[in-house]
Amino acid sequence: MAVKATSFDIAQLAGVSQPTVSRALRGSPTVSEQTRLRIEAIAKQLNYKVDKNASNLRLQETRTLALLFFEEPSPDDTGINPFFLSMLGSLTRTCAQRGYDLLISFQQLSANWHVDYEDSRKADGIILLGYGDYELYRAKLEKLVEQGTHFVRWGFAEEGQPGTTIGCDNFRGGIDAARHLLQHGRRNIAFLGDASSHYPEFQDRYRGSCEAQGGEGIVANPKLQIDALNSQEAGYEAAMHLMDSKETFDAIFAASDTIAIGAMRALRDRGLEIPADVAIIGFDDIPAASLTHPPLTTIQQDYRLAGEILVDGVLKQIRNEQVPTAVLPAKLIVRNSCGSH
Amino acid sequence: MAVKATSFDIAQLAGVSQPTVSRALRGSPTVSEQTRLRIEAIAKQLNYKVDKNASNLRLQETRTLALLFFEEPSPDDTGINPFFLSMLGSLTRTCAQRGYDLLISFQQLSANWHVDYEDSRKADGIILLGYGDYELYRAKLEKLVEQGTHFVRWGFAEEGQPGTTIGCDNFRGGIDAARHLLQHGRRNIAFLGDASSHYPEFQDRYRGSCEAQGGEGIVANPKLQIDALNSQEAGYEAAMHLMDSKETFDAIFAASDTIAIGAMRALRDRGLEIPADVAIIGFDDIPAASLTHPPLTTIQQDYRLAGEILVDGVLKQIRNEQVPTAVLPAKLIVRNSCGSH
DNA sequence: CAGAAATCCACATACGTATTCAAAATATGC
DNA sequence: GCATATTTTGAATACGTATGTGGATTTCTG
Repeated sequence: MAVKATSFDIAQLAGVSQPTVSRALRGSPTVSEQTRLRIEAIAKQLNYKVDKNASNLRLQETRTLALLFFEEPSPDDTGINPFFLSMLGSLTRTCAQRGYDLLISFQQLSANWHVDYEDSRKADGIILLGYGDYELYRAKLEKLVEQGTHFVRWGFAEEGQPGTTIGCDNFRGGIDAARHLLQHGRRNIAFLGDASSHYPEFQDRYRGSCEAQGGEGIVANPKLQIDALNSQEAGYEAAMHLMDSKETFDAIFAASDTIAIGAMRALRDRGLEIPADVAIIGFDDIPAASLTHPPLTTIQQDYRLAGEILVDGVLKQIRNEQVPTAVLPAKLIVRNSCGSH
Repeated sequence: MAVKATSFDIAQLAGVSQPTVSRALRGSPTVSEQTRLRIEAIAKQLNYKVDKNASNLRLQETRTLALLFFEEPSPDDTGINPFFLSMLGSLTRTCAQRGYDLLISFQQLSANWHVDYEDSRKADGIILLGYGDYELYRAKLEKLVEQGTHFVRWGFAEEGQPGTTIGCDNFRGGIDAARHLLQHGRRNIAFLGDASSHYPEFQDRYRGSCEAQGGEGIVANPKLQIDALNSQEAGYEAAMHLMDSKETFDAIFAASDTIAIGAMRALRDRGLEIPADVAIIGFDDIPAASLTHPPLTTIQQDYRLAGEILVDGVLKQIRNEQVPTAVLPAKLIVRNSCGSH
């Protein structure tokens, strides 16, 4: 392997100085067309690439963003939240379009990620993605703000939060989900998902559901709310728990598609028909939602738009522009798990 | 935001020179315990992090790997191959364990990715992931080898290929798939997937299938092989094409789960029962495979092991160790799409 | 054709770290 | 108490790039 060529090597071959090479390759107008072409030719021939480390050091920027995934609880391999995985494509593409590289990392929420990355100049900014105990988040977000780190978080967005958070309209999504069930004549809607303040997204979806039911004069039965974290197993367990409780229910609003999928399995295991006996609606519209049997009606989050807004949000912060907390619309996707459309 | 602290700042506060700070923080034994502790305390207090750019420049390494995804044909957002997405978790975790960062990027196979990343010192090595036209690959792989780039590719592994390729045993997987269908009494096995040399993985799976059939004295009907790229739509089209052809078939071996899912939809649209009328088996064992109706029997690739081997393979290359072409075992996962067990 | 303006380029330097080498400080042995 | 061995630190420097500044050459202008 030939040793890596530097701008000095090119300079020597071109009979100019190193700074001229640097300027020529960056397209500075102070270099004559003629020498520029000569330098470019040599650079190409030597397969020269600007050394990013040297360049970054000089320019004091990395043109790299860091994407931090959180998966808790499930530090093992059991799988990544499919919704975030969908977002990944959009994030990488947007980064590429903006001329940024993307560093990716899986983190435990409890770890020390908040002091790394930007401080060590691995990245100019950070995107945080993941559900998780909000109490664990808050302190670290405050620390990030205090350090002046550029970051944007995907999740529950509320005023007065440390830093910028971008999320979807969980409350309205919850309303839409419950309304859809109500329109199909369901009156006893169970909610599978943690509705504590530790999981504000889920809580918001639940609140939306209650609100919609209130609009019809229905008071949501609190016993129909069963805690569940975001996994198929949790969904399965929660549905089993629900069926064991002997409470009356004719519909399930699952806080996520993943939970819904687990719950559907539980219903089937107990011989309940979907949607005849129990209608079910999810949240996220992960790819698997269209494959379930019956296909899962759900609330879609626009992961494509989300990815763009997250990336552009961080880039704005890097340029010291204000980035307001944003709420993206959620959209009902009707399939067959609540009855024919 | 306080300006970033450097090793000089620490040196000044500690009353020592900058090199001493550097040595202390790297744990050099030539620094006395006492001064090391003092320096560490100050570093912590200033929230000091080593500047990776400066450090990398000095050390001439990045401790970063680049992961390049290829999705062709589908440069749009339609979705990332779920199997590779599964591998992503394993790759990032392994990288983290080995103390490396992971840079991720989606690429068009046709683009100029092969001259970037390592040359520009963004990464010490590259992992290539993705199906695609092998002819397009080959030239670029040769270029990479010529440049001395450290890289490992996931895909079809054969002797004499440029660079190191790690893949699963597609041929044996094909045999196992076909044998399973044969054991269920199927005698007319269609294959959905491109069997040209441009898609060697698929070709290998097809060859395995033919081999297994040959073992039973069956000559595979070439008209039952329908080209399909790796998408649900392609699977749907291919299955439609197959049914239109009026050839007799009682089983489908889909070159990937994604194709299988598309094909199942086509079969259902034409009123065919799975597995009663047509048995179907896929390849990959993507998460969605267990959700189809009926659940899809398939050949599992061990993405977890694959991720580890890929990362360790590149790291070995970086240490100038030989990395042999490796073939990972494939494993039959029996669900219900080929009949009971 | 002289002087000014414009063009093009080289010199010097900074980014922050890690290492080589030599020097200073301390400990050891007789 | 002095010479020697040992430990600990500092001065100098290199990694490769990008840019401010000023000098040289060319071109323009009257």
